Amino acid sequence: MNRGRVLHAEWRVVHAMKTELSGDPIRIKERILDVAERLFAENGIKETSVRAITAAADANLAAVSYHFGSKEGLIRAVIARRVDPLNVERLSLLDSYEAETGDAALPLESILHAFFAPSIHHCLQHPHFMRLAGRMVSEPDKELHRAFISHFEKVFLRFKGALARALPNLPEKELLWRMHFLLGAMIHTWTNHSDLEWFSGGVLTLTDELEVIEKLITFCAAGLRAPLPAQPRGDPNNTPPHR
Amino acid sequence: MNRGRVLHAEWRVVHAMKTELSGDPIRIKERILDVAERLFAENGIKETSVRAITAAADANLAAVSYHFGSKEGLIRAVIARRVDPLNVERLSLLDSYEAETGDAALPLESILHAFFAPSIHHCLQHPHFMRLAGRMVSEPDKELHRAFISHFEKVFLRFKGALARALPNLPEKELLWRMHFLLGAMIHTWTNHSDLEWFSGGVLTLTDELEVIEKLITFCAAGLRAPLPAQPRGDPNNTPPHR
DNA sequence: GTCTATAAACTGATAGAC
DNA sequence: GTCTATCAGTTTATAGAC
Repeated sequence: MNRGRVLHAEWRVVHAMKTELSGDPIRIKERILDVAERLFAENGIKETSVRAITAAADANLAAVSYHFGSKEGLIRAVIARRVDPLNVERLSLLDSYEAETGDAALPLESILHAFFAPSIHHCLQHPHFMRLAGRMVSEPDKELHRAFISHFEKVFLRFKGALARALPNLPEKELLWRMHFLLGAMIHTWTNHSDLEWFSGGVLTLTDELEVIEKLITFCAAGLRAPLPAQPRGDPNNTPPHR
Repeated sequence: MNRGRVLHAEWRVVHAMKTELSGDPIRIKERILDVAERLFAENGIKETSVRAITAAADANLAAVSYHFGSKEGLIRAVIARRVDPLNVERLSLLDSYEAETGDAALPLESILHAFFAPSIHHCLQHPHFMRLAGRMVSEPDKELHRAFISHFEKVFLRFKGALARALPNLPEKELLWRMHFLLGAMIHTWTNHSDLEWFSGGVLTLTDELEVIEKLITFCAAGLRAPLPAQPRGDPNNTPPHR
């Protein structure tokens, strides 16, 4: 009748012993996450099969279903593992800069440093993940895309506020466009280490984290501070084309 | 013996008549390209099956193999169809601006206009393609990625030269970094119409092409003109971290 | 928690009739 | 140039033994 249950109880003892003995019992979940992160980044999400992941992680095919429910569950876990700590870093950097400055508006460069530095740091520490993250920004699967960018909503609003205070004369619409461009510059840096070297004939590399952060801050601070275009007579909401 | 051949000859006559009569005989190739462009952009390349394309294009499954050799052949055809005309536009715009100016160095804004305007114009005319193009920049398949960016090599070098003449005091390495960021801002605009509206709470839309071009030029021109960071004593190749 | 075996569906490509 | 039929290989997910 309930012979299966008895057998299962027996097996649990055996399994506990095996777990005790083998070197990497619980780490299998982490191993799968590591391998999935790398393969998703190198070959794409859709083009990476669960089979390839479990094989490379020295796990069984069924392990993904067991630990993450499905392939999509694994994808979400891969992202959540790194993206939240990264945003916590950003916010706490901004917090500490604001604490230093007191009531005065924060210099643009400090805000940008708090925003850029953690992700550029991650580009060297977890290059696979940042490539994947960059690709998630233009991910065609709407559910997955939404799930990804929803992690950034709070950070975006916080930094938008800080930038608005540092640039009191910049209209909101103008600020939003400039933040859009700034995000593009940053995200492109996440993904495109390879083109960087190819286009530049080997002049540029993403090896010196502090250098990249400084270049990015210089470029974007200047872009944010760009003078407003002269308003055309008549329609203050419209801007004239170039020449 | 060669009865098949005779039958084939007979069929050719029938087919020619059918082709004459039906409204869209040769256009099937174009229809497949149109549908593939849209589906690749909306759902991704790997996630779009040849079956889905031919069904939506009202063509037979075998049509892709016949006209493009393989799915990869179709992908390359989708890209080549639009990317080359776009780059021709860029170069001829730059040509015409240089002809106007004569020997004097071109204003930064004119160079950027020649570079940005055609692709932003395409964002409204062929939004599907530009989304796809933006995703090709971080395409994981190396062959496909190379095939894509190779279309831009000539354009890149031409504009790099123009920018170097307009910014004679900017070291090459600095110029290359700034071009990298500028590319990021542009490409992010290709792909992310949706996030734009989401993040901005509906304030930003990609409906006024001239507005976007102007914003992009203003931001990037200021970034390119940013003063060089003070050189640290000792190592002139290294730059100090922020604060 | 791990494994094998297998289901059920889908993929790109092609041979051969018309 | 178009079509049907089919091959051979994938894919994710799961049932059931251990």
